[in-house]
Amino acid sequence: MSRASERTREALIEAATLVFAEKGYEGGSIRDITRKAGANQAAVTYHFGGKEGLYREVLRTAFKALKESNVLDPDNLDSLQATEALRLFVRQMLLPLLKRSVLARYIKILNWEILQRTDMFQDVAITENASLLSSAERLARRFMGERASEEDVAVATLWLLHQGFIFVRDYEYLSRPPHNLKVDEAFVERLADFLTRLLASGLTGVRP
Amino acid sequence: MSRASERTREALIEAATLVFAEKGYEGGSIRDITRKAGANQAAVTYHFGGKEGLYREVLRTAFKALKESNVLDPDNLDSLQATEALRLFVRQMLLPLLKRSVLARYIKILNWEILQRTDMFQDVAITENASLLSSAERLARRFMGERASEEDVAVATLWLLHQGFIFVRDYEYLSRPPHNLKVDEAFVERLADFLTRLLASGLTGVRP
DNA sequence: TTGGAAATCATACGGATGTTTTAATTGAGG
DNA sequence: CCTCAATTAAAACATCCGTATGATTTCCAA
Repeated sequence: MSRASERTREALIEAATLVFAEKGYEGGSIRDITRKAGANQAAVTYHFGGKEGLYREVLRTAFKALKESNVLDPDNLDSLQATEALRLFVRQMLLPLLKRSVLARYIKILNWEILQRTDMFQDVAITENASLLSSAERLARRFMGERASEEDVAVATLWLLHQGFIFVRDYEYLSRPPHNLKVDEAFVERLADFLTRLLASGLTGVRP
Repeated sequence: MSRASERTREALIEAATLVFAEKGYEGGSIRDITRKAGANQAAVTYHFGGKEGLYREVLRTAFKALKESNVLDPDNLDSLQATEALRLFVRQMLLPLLKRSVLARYIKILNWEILQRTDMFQDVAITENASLLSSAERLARRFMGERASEEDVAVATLWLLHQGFIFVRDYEYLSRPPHNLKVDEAFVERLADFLTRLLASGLTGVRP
């Protein structure tokens, strides 16, 4: 594989990350991606076997990056005080609100997967051992205590996973009338705080 | 308008309700709908002026039915004790988990609108005076008290709206390994209970 | 019974999508 | 320098979509 070939390969992945983050898997088109990457349509089939293969590669990259970012690493979260870990988790999920981070795009893709799960996601999530889920589950367990039933933990985990995504998806709704919220760093900080207290109180409060 | 004509019109609306509930507005195709309704493709344009018109009619029907069922009626919720109102709200939003009810399909469509808001939804929501949002906002306010800031209320309202939808969307995820939850009436009842306590505790707990 | 509007029908249209084909170009090893 | 496989390129292909068209049938009032 030559240098130039490697370059188009990476350009495709980068462009695809952008497009898939913005429009989701189904909504993102090959034509759009290849135009952004300055590559030919056929290059996708050639390098990745098709749209699915390209997306799979994007997912792989995303999981790897999130894992290496350490923020969502379950062991890392375990070492923190429960509420602090929860706050970190929440803040990470709110990152796309501030568009700067590279990770934001990956989390946006994960959010799309919450909307409409693809087959590829299941595969990659298993092979790459997505720590997101296990982080959420461990967090839920810590707040709910040992005596919580498996059903309750499953429900709470699923619940926890969605809490950040809500605001990422609807941040435009918040920033328009009638709410007119200014979505800046200060807001995200306040929101993370708000959510952390809300979630912590919600998770611990459910015990009879 | 003849009797037979009325029948195809209603068959189209019914089929469209089914399809849109399952695949959303964009994902639901005219060909699929007309096949299910036993009607011709052109019938959609003839009776409703196009896909948008058909969807608008489905939304109108949905809002009317939900209103009559008291789920979206804020005044009705106001007349109940706060936690009871919250429980009712939550239970109705979980309806799609039990496939029996007709309302279940309508709520599924509302859930799609949470994911990807259509222009039609805005229009119909206003003209039909559908107050899902205002129901949620009033609920949030009751739990958070008078001293909560507008920002907090806006955030909490948006948050509340999503709580039921999470589980409807990931129904399949819960019922498959590793969780294997049996999603029956008893489960929905437990889930509604769980969520109600969780939300109530979360919403009240945020006050400093 | 019949004329004309209402309703249905099969089918075509224009545009989008992902994929395939076939030819040209590139670039490294002999 | 030449060769040949790897890579890129442009265009065609097959399939979906929502809509439009024009012919045909159905229906009801005159």
